[in-house]
Amino acid sequence: MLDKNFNFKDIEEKLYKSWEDSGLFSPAGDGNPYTIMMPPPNVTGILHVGHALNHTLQDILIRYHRMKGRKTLWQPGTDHAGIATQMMVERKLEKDGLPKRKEMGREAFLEHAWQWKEESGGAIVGQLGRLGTTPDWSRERFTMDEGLSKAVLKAFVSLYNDGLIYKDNRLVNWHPGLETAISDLEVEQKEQKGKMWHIRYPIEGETEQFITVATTRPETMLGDTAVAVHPDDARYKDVVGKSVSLPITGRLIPIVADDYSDPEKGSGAVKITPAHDFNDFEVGKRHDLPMINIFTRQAKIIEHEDIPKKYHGLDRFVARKEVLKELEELDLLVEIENIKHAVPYDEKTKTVVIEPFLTEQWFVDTPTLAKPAAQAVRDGRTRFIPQQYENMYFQWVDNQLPWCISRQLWWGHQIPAWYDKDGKVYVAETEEEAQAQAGEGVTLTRDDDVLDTWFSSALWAFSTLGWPDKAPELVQYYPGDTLVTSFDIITFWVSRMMMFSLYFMDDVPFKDVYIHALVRDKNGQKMSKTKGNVMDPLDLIDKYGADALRFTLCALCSQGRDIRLAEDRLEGYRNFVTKLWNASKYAEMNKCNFDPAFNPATAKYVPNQWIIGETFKAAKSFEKSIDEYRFNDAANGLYHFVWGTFCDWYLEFTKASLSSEGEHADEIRKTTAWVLSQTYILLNPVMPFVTEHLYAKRVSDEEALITKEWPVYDVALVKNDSSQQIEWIIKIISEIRSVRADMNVPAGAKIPLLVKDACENSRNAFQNYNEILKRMARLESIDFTDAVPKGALQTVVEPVTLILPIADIIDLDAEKERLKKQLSKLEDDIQKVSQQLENKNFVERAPAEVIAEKEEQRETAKATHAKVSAALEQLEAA
RNA sequence: GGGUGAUUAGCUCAGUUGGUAGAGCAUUUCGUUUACACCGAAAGGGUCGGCAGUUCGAGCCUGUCAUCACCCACCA
Repeated sequence: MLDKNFNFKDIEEKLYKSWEDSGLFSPAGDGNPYTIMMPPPNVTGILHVGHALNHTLQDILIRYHRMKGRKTLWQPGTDHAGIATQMMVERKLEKDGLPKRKEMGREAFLEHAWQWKEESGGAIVGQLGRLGTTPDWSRERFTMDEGLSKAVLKAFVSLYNDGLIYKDNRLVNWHPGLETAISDLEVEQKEQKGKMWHIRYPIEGETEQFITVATTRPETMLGDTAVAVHPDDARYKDVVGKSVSLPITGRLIPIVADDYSDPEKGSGAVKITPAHDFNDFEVGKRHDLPMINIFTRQAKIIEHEDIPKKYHGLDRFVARKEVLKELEELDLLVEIENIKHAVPYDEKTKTVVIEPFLTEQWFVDTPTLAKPAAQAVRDGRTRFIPQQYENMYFQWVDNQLPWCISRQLWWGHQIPAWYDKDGKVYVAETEEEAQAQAGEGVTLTRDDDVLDTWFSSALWAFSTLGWPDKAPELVQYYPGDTLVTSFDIITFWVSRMMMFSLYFMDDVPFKDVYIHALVRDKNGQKMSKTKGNVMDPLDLIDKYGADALRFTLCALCSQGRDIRLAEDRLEGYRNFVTKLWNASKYAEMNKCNFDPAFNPATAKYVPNQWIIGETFKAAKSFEKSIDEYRFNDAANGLYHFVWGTFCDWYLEFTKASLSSEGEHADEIRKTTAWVLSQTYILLNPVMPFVTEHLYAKRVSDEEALITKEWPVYDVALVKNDSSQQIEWIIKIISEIRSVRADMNVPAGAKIPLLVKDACENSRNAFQNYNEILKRMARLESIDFTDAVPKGALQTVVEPVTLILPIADIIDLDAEKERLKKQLSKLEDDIQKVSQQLENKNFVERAPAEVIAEKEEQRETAKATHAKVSAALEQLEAA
């Protein structure tokens, strides 16, 4: 016996373990491979709703294709998350009262980091299992494991040898807190209030002549090496070539003419600090200006001979105040303007202001690599779903700047480059090879830096399959089929995987990129810890079950729109799980047991034929929806089939036959069990736990649904005559119910029904479904008639008129009103359609079937109108 | 500044070649007919953001405006 409710808490864990122990998640069979590369969550990560959505969708695709006979590989793993992990380990050291990172040194720190990774890293992997997902955990990888590290070395060396990785001294985005370079993408501009200070610089050799510049970062003036004006700016024609005396430092710097300066902005003159501003850097290069770096790695003022001693060692923001104070004393600060402007912050903590900083770093020549990556999408070899995200992709890959890949961190892949004492670089996969390049006896020192985490992530699509070895998995599973991810990672990851995959594998990494929504809270706010609106998927699973969470996410996942997740949605879909459970319980109580010998094509009873046909339609529509990545349609279609069609209509239709053991009882039992068995299969990709459990209890426990074959139906299961018949009966029942409720007929009252104008078909239908109609419409009797008794309630369902002779219990005036309302609605309809049909243009240009349809509409409406007005007349005469 | 998306019932959202607007939740009324009150039956509720255009016909196509969200770039 099934329990009162589905106890998901007891069942989920047990089931999951049994699946995993049976090795069902690994690729099996000899079908056409289907591959999904799991976006590797950070080892530092904890499960959030975004992961839940991402993994639910991947699991639905994987389970569906696995059942369809594909040899599925869902390749899982985690990412070492350079910055995040290093920060986390540093925090832990502090908490444990251990020496700081720099005090203990690189080797000791890395030991701690690995220990942390082994002990508490990857907790997220265990959490993911709670969702019931089926990646091949036996193939789980880590971006810093041995194989992937080998791939990274190989990739770096090849790119270097091909001239696509190089070292360069240029401005990078510098994180003064972590003391490392970061990439452009890791910088987030934040709009905030600030000040624009206008400063005048005295022109050398002139008395009381100044040139005014403006800046939001006055401390950088200590590193100014020029003032630029526009070459065509008449105001400054005479001063170009002269110098200004840079206040505070007393250095002489030239006034240069450069297009960069915009005469419309400010005074038209702009200070040039090549070492601390990206635009100024370019100006500096054009005019061969010196580049004076004024900051240490912590963004404190450096000890420099041109900078007065009192500034040495000051933090950048303290220095700003001091510089302003001094300028004011010198009477050079002429204006302070309040403005709003964008300030660069690090995208992780959003608290540290990023500083453009002149250093030597490693770069990948992404402008070159991006070209084939863009072309592959233009050629349709990889497509984005929804397609609009291709624009975002193009915008990024078509405007590539070199990618700074070196990080001054310790946790990560150390760059395989060695230097001799003269600084000459040797790049090789091993120290031995580097030594061989350098020659015997040369002392080599390895580059301290590590690679950007995304460098190894960019190799994920093939490094996890054994590259650079010629692994059989590479041949079999590359390229992957679908990448499921969210839009915010297109630039970080998707585009870089495209670039590296095309370069190393000469083929795209995946055919489809499905971009899903962001999950927001019920008010449309991004979930964040500081806002306190985070929904923990584990809590939701505890409360509603994994199936309910999965179904909810799937049902809300329409293309190109964010998801607002509210708990009442989860409640609703938890109820759906219960509904399916109760329907199964009903089947069990009524001995509707699954019969493997039952062939649905042989069903004789029309309601059975109908529900079997509906099952076919539901399955087809689910398949189509999943194939088109329309997850919401897939979920909602099955929801309506199970609840709205099967439970609300079919089970109610057949109840009477079952309890009276009518002539169709046996076939009904088999059909009921068959339809349920099919819903378990169809719903399994979305709701694996409850369906697996019910399948085992009610159908067969010999085979897990995970590896059950997806049903293939014969289209002959759809019998249009049966569908029409049942749909008409449903209409009759609905109409009677509606009229009864409208006229306040007590719900419990059983009333007689008279049917007028019944043709042979409808007469037969009323006879065949007599019991069903009586039960579902609460009727006492059904008879045919030509005469309408006085004061009866009438309603039309073409071609018949339904008569409820209950004058004594209804309000006749209310009934008259109801009929009048109906008539005026019909008149509106007739008029609207007639107008169209009388329009010459319409008749001439509209397709024939549209016209025929309109004509039929009009005829039907007219016929109904005649009958309803006859009913009204009778009522008024009475 | 460049770009993308959104605007449909009280709320959250569907609406796939243009053919008289749908769901879930919420609301109201009725209902314990032994699967299910995490239920059943029924009802109310929308000039599909504004304006203009194309078309026999527009929620859907075109233009424009408004509001909101996001992406990229820049800011002396």
